[in-house]
Amino acid sequence: MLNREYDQVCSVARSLEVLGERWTLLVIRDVFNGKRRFDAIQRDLGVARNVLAARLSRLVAEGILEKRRYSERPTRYEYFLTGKGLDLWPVMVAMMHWGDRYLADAGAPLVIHHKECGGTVDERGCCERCGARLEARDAYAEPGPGSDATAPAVARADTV
Amino acid sequence: MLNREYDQVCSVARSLEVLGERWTLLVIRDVFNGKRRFDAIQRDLGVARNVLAARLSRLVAEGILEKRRYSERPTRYEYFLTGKGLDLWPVMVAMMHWGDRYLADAGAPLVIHHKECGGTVDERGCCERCGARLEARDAYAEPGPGSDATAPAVARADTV
DNA sequence: GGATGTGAGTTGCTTGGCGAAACCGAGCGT
DNA sequence: ACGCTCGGTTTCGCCAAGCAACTCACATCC
Repeated sequence: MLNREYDQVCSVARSLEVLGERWTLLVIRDVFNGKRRFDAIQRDLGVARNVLAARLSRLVAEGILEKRRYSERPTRYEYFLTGKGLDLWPVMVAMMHWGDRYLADAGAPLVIHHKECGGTVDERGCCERCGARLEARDAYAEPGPGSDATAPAVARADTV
Repeated sequence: MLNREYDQVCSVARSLEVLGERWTLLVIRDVFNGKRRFDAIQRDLGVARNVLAARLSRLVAEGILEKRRYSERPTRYEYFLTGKGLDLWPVMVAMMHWGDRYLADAGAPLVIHHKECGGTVDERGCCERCGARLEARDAYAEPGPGSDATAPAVARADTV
């Protein structure tokens, strides 16, 4: 039989069963950044449409994303993060900072700020100005020094 | 042409170019847990040997792992985390905690402790007893309530 | 009213990454 | 001399992912 799952008694392995497929974490990142619609995500990532459809429905089935209708006729949907999805924020922040540090020669493409005081957020998800321990809802992202000048600004609407 | 890279101006995407292939993060987790040799990792993960060889050499090329000879004749190697690799600790901790919370019905398979005070480590990599902000070197792992009873204990030697 | 556009997918063909298992070579134990 | 271990490489076949085209339901432009 083929060994498709990791099949390990380990929370990293179990997380990767859900999050580890190609594109999955980037889809979640896009939703964190306010991209909620199929076409917006597809254009942003350049992922094949069938693969995006598969990832989205898997994430909905896993309770990480939630589909909400925003238009009755024609029927159109948006994807939102659930509580389970929002709790991936520390994972995203940690990966982002690692990439900023080791792979972003031109500086961080995106900088995360604390909504309340405007301070930047460190790799542990804490505010560097006021020291508060933040959650996804307490923060917003802005283009940083390493951002692509031609890139559209990050959608700023709340992730929830 | 095939779209093999994510090709995005984003630190999460760039990190995933390096870390996002199947097995890569689990190889790193194993090295964090003191498994440093080809056969030990291969047995633990059940990954195909050719794939493991490819992942290890990629990680060495990226400067995340470092190959050290531990036997002259026959020539044998061990893999260690570099500073760049050790800095992935917050990522591993965050993923582990998310998996513990949402995917570990029987409790956490592994619990991370602060070496100095023995307190447990939270999802931000901070000590829950003394509040210290920890690095990979300050912590060790132990089997938790959800561990497989038959599992061998985690190798305790330092990761560096 | 015909052409064009958009949102949200599905279908079908193709390709290359991954899995399985065999093989290899240097040295070690007996 | 024979097998065993460690650290891989080789070979081969399958399936997940890529690409492009198609669908369906509406909306808008001319």
